[in-house]
Amino acid sequence: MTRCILTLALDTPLDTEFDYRWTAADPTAPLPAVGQFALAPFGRREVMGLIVAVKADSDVDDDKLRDIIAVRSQLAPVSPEWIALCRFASDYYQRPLGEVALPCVPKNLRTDNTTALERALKKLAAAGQPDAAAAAAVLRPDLNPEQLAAVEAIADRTGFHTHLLFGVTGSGKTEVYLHAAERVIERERSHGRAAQVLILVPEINLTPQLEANVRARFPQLFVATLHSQLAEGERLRHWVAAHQGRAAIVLGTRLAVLASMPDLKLIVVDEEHDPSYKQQEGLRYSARDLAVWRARQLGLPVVLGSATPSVESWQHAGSGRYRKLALRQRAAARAQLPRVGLIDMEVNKAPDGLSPPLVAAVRARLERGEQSLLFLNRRGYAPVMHCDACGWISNCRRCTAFMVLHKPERRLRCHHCSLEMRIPHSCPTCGNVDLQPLGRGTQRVEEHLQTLFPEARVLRIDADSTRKKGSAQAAFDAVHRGDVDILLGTQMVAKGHDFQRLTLVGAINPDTALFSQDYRAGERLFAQLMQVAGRAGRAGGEAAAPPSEVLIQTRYPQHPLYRALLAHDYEGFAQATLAERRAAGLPPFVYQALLRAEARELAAALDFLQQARELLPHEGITINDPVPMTITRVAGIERAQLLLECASRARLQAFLPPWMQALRALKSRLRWSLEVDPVDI
DNA sequence: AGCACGCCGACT
DNA sequence: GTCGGCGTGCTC
Repeated sequence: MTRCILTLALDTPLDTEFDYRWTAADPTAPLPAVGQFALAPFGRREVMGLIVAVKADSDVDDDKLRDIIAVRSQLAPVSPEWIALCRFASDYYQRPLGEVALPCVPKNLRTDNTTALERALKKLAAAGQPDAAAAAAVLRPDLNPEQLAAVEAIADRTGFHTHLLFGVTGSGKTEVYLHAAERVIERERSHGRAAQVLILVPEINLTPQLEANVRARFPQLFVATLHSQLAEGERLRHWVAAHQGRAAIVLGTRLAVLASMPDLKLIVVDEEHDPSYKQQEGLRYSARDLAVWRARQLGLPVVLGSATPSVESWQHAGSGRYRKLALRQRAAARAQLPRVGLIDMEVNKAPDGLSPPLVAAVRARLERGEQSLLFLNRRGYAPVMHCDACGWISNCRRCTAFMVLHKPERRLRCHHCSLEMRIPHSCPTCGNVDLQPLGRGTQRVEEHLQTLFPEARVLRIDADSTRKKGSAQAAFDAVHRGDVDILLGTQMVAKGHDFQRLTLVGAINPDTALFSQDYRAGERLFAQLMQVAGRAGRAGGEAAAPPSEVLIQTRYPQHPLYRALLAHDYEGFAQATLAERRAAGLPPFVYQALLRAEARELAAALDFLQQARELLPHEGITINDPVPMTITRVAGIERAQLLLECASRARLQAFLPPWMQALRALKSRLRWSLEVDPVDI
């Protein structure tokens, strides 16, 4: 047969698949196969689609059918399992299949121009088959008994198991991943089979050390990296290497969970609690949850590693659904836990945000030639400007938010809609020329530190100071070289980097997260403080050196979160958090979905949600009142949401498809979207 | 989502 | 007279 119909899944929000006519250029050409990619005309554009069916004829009228432009026959089809994974994500998150399957495929594959693809293919073929045996020649650190037990539990058994690898910073989780990967690869090899390992990390540019470790450990293997910042050519080459099974290791961010890997044998999710595993726009998937699903589908082990696991994972470990592998010993002898201290801000008045004990601790580091890291999760100079005379505050005119003062740039900036203006020289309502900055951001603390320690080299790292590409890396390099005495930053400084000369970590104002509307804020704060504390604690070098110090400024020194932190007691914190969640009927004891609506008028959004609420019977599912979002207006658009809760995931999942269909049938002109397992409510 | 077509206001 | 505002409608 030289002609047939191909059904394509396309990257559009339309919930349909599209049929096309295919005719062979020459009669000996093989028929296209399900799992191959094909270029097709779509409206006025040409788009790449995934072939999900090959059939003799179509239900669509013949005059509507158009011709396929080209099939990417250079590439083997993706596996049926890969399509099934995408289909699962499509069903679970209520988005069309094409929106799942296509975005993770490199753009160069998605145009009519095949030169980039052919170049990639040639380059890979020239590299030849990598030599797995050579990996064994590389020296590696010995494992302690706990690590060894973990490696054996992960690698020496077949079938699907989810392992929660629980170990504080410095307990050697990375060694466990690498040894497990090595064992799995060698075991498969000894049976004459190929093996691939997928390692997911939260943000690849913030964890260069793990990438360096992996490459150093497997110098003879193709280590493919997949993340959004990769240049197009590299991205294509690495995607193809994974797809062909040439890349034995694929290291990537959340999008890599959808890499095509025909010989996948082990999945690792590092820092599994990290919020960046959750995609926050478009298809709002959780890469961690998909990793577990993929492992189960393929009957593989999956390792979720963290010093502060998500309470969802902790709950599963407690119930026996996940196997808990604890690393309680510090793997490196010099790695001591830092001493955590609280600074009571009721007693220690600090008009400039830095209390006398914290200032003294920084000064002591300066005198000893050691480094300090100060953590403040608020960028800018001050979160708001205020007029003492009339009470005016710097509200954004497009958002329900303040304009933040950015002093070096001499501007007010809204962090939600990026509206900017020059700092007004006088109050817009009463003309008072003495406008006051209220509160403190990193820029203001930086200024204050420079006054306090004029001789010290202070470096600020936040989204503003690292706008330029590569500037974040340059900043971290400066800290590693010892060119910085005091490092000041937002959560950007919390991840990945271990600074050898760093012996003090100070949290300037963590209390704001304690009473947040978001019930996960506490969990995030705990993880963040543990993580930022982990940046120190490895310094000193000699075992005799005094432990590093973590100082937390708080007005609530008795708060259970801080008490748990003092005792390095994640388990106690997780237990208490789970008890609260159970009592309050929150995840993981209930499953949620969130319908959001946006409109010019808030009433329109609320009306739509109210309609949605009454659309279908929903026995066993609680649909709450529609409510405006915390930041109701962003860029002039009013936003509201409707929360669905259900004790049964299956029941909620069964309700969503007919509900979505009914919602679409409303043909409402406003924008709306559904999020399954929402993270911030 | 794109990207058209389509019908009413201020400008080279 | 046209450029362009975004309402509505379609994409095999």
